[in-house]
Amino acid sequence: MAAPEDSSVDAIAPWRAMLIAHSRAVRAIEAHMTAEGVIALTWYDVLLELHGADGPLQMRELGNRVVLSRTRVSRLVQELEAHGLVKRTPNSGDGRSTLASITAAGTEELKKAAPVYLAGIEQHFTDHLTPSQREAVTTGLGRVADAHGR
Amino acid sequence: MAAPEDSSVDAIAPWRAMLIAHSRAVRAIEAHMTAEGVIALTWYDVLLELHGADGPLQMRELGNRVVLSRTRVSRLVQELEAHGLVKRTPNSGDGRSTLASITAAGTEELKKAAPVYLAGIEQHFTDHLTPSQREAVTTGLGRVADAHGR
DNA sequence: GAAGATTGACTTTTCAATCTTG
DNA sequence: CAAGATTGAAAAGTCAATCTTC
Repeated sequence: MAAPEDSSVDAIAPWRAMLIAHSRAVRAIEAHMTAEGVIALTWYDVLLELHGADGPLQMRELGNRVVLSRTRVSRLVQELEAHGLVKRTPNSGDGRSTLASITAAGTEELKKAAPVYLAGIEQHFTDHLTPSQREAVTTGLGRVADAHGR
Repeated sequence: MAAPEDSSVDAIAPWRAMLIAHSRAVRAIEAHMTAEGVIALTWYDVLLELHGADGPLQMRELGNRVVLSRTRVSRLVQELEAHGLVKRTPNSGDGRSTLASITAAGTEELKKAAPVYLAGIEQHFTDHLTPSQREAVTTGLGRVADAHGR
């Protein structure tokens, strides 16, 4: 427990807060989504990126946008394709890469899940923050994220 | 789906920022610790709680303090015990429960890891936040964590 | 030979059943 | 039968090859 009241506590406090808040909020939101019978969080994230992109996305690029490793994306997209929510097509410009795009069924599922996901985020996360805290979290943690480039 | 620039974006922005910052910072800190040859993050967290507690801790209580499930704690403590860093003893007061406490070797490892961990947090996380952002993250995300009781 | 992607073997984590004591 | 803890089976995720194309 880091010797009480020394300066390092100040560096640890925001970190611990994030660790715990993240873990609990993610759990709560996932449970919420499962209970409402919509797709899981990981699926949602992938579909959201594919939907937001203006066209098919290379696997590598998709991996960069979502918080997942390249291998994981590969597996996830396979799974999503098996469920008909995503389509994979060879890249005519570069034979090495694969392009992924969302299908109509995928968009359907995404639309069904979106309000549940949004409500979950608000209820389990954002609602507990004051407007100035939202701002600070967004810009501060945004800076942390950017610092790790990618 | 969250058409750009509507009010729901404000709810999502801090959430996305946390998701990405968390993922990248955890990865960076773990890599840092591995590179320096000290124990892993999960081990560290468990040892830290046991060290901070004023006496042996019930598995259930330990699970509550660390961000891990009860099953996970069970496995982790077994592993730590096998490495001699933690000791498990039956609870004389309640035959159902097990008590865990840190050993001298565990304290040793904890002390070796602490400066590396602290440096990692500062370098990969806290240093990117302004003082007021640290404060906002700590209290804001602290409120999120508390809201999910446990 | 390097980049993009996938696969197989492995580790980590969870879920549901189980065992034991209250 | 409820609470605490553990275990076995399964799922999720990662790492090191591998394959193909540039």
